[in-house]
Amino acid sequence: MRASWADAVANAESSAGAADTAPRRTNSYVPPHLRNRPQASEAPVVGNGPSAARLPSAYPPQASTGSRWGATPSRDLGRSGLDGGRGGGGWNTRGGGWDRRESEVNPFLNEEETSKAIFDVQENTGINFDAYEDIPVETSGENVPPPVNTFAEIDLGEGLNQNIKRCKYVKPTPVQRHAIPISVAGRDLMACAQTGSGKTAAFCFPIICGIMRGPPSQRQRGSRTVFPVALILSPTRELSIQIHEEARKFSYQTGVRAVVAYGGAPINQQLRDLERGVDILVATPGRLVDLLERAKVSLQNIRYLALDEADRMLDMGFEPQIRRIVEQMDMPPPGQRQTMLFSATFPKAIQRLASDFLYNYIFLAVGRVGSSTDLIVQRVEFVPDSDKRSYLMDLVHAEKTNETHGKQALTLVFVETKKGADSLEHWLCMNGFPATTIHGDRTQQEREQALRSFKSGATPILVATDVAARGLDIPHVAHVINFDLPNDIDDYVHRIGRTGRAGKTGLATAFFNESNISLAKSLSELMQEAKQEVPEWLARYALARPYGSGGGRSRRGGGPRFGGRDFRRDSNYNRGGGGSDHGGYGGGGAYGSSSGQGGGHSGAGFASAWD
DNA sequence: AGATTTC
Repeated sequence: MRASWADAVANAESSAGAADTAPRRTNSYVPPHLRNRPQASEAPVVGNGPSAARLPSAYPPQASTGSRWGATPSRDLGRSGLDGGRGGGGWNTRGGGWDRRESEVNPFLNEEETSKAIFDVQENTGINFDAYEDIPVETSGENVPPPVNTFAEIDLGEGLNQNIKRCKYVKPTPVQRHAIPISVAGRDLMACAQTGSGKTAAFCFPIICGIMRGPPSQRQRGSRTVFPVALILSPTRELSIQIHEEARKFSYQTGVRAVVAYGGAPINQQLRDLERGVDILVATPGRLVDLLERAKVSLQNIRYLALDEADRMLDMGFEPQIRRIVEQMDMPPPGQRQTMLFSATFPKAIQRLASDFLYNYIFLAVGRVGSSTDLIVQRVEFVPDSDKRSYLMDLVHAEKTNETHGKQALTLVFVETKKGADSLEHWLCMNGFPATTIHGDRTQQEREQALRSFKSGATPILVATDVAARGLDIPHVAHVINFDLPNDIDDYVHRIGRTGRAGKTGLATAFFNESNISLAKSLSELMQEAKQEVPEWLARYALARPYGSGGGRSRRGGGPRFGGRDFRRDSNYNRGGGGSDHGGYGGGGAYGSSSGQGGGHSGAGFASAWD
């Protein structure tokens, strides 16, 4: 019999009070930082003095205060991580040093009635969790904290929990179940999860939680420099805007402040926002470099670094800027900050690059790396360039009558070039189809207006370059059309991922012709993996071009069926004598062996579909 | 080659 979420919460809470003397808890993983927490009277001294703020080398705090810092890289992981899941004696939710919780009502106590309502609504409006069953999960790295089944299993803090409820998140998505415990335990993380599966929350929750637990943010008098403690970078302005909107929801009334900075918009407003205080800075790389050069922002207090679309950020076009920000400014080095890399795709070569930014990290793959979800119906049609517009006309005509929830279904059309986008938009409008366009030649105002107009349905067709390929969460996109296919299969994965989000289904149509032959093999393989019907002519192209891999960033070298792969597992990856970046926590068996995980985690009747 | 990323 399955226990409901509310039951589980109630159980966890009711036993928590007596748990001081109860060494064995079988149904909850206790993250290392929650064990043996100091008493509230042990006031944190960490980072409160200006000296601590000025000296990156003093960070992270030493052992006496380190346990206050829930999500800093914990030096004692090697020890306490080993008994994780066995429920060490230190479980102490109530007494442990989190003053603001003491007088407040436990947010989960009256969950019983409200959760039912949420569950009822969920099937219509929330994430369709059935869609994520049987998803393969792979983790590697040392002492991997086990996944949770509920948000309640992790002590994220009351303010954050309330916001999770306000967002109507009933239970964590698969990537959240695995990634959040890892990050809350202070570990670096490289996470791959399918498009639309909830990655933003997966890195925002641990950041917000860690900030709430940490010392108050520093303001240095006599200086207009600000010192954020978390930095979230993304490759496009609109994605940074979106992440900031999410982060603001999650941090509402928690005292944690998120600010966004991106190019193409007046810098003065952003400077004013920053000067009002910033804990979490969400930014695009260019504008951040500008702010750093003007000394408006210092990164010396950064404890959390998250790269969204991380493979893109470390791609040729961005890598120098990212290295500059992460390695050549005043940011604490790996091991003295916590680094989280997220994407749906992660080519091996980029993984190798990325390890420069990480310390003893855990690799997590939920679903196949670079795979699309099978919620998206993928079609490929052979369409010569000269016929594309007439084919497009057929498709948008069919879509015109497609409504869901009284909302006009939205169609997102990807093209290769900025000029091509303008031209196609114009042609669609001329032919009676309200369309708009988003690309890098438009002003930022125009770009944001286009996105708004598309989301609202005022112009239910959006013609876009790859600026809109990644990360943007646009509800009601029913159809993604690859009018021009990208050269890289990973870009294709991200593009079609604009539909079929949060467990909903979607449709993706691609126009394929001779100029896309290099994509044939990878596209054919991807469609097979996603259980899509591969046209016979495409399979022939794939066979004729067995080495074509879609643009040189291939991730499939005839590899295994389950493609969630940590490049460190490749035989040619040499761990290098005693490698300082991997040996840190000394000794201790791998967590994944049967000892820890089963013992600590399987008690309460949670049938775990993914473990 | 093209797309993204400051002024």
